[in-house]
Amino acid sequence: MQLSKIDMNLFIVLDTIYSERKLTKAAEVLHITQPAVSNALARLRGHFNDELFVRQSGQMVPTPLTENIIERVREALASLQSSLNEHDAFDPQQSNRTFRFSMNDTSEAYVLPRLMEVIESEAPNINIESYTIPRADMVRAFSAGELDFALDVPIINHSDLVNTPLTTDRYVCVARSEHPRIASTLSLDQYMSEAHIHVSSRRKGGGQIDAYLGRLGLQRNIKLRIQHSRAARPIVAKTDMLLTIPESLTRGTNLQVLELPFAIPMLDWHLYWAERHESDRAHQWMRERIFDIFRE
DNA sequence: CCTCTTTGTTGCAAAGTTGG
DNA sequence: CCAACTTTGCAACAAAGAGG
Repeated sequence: MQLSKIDMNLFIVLDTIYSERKLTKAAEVLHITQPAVSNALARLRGHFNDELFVRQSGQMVPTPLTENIIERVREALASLQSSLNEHDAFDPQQSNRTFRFSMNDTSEAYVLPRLMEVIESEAPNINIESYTIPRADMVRAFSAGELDFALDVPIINHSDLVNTPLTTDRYVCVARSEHPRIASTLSLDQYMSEAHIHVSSRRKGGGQIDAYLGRLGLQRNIKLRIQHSRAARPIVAKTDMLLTIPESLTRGTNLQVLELPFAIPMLDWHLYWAERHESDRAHQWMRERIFDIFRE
């Protein structure tokens, strides 16, 4: 049986008869005449090839088949109803939605403490899931509905995705304060002769820095490749290795923060979401909360 | 592309049927 | 016998097809 072959209103009638147990009462609730309900029931009986309700001591009692399907029918109706409400309102106090984010460790560390604080007070039943989705898989994940938001640099271009800038950061280099060869300034020669830590969630491939140096015909010595920038800082503190990271990540450390000896474009962080969620009130609410965090 | 016809669906009122 | 459900016939309507 194809869904297109059945009048969806019949499911509403089924649900109402189930609730009221009387066709006359169901008709009143539905604002149609009793024969219309009877007719609808007849059509439902045809579709399901089952009596669905049998008369028993003045009541229309559901058959086992009706009992088997009623819960799914009601869930489906509720789901359809909520899709209609999508444009109407979103009550953060009531919502029990789950929002899924793709973030790296840096954005998690920056966004989640502030976001969860807001959620705890304004939207107690909302859940958050965060995991890193590779860029190559991002568009697919959005269109499959596996993802609500992603935080990334403006590198993904697709007509199904919307993105907006959140913040701008600049790269700096950090070294330990007792570094034997570096103090307060950094020359290109020094930068190129020291060993580096490269942070990337990928297994291989350079970052923005390496791409830029490559254009100058240079290649730095990457001695350590790790996934998380927060893990890199203690390593810098104990070794002579250099680490090139966004300036915002250097706060609260007692490392030397050095200007890079070359000009490199600013690091822009963007928030991505699927075009079809543009007018979703829940999404709009969440976007505003994230924008708030970056306005601070 | 427009108009007319055909066909099928829906809901109504009224009449018929059924169970207690 | 009454209340409640079912059936019947009708009118309105929409969609699809036919014809100019």
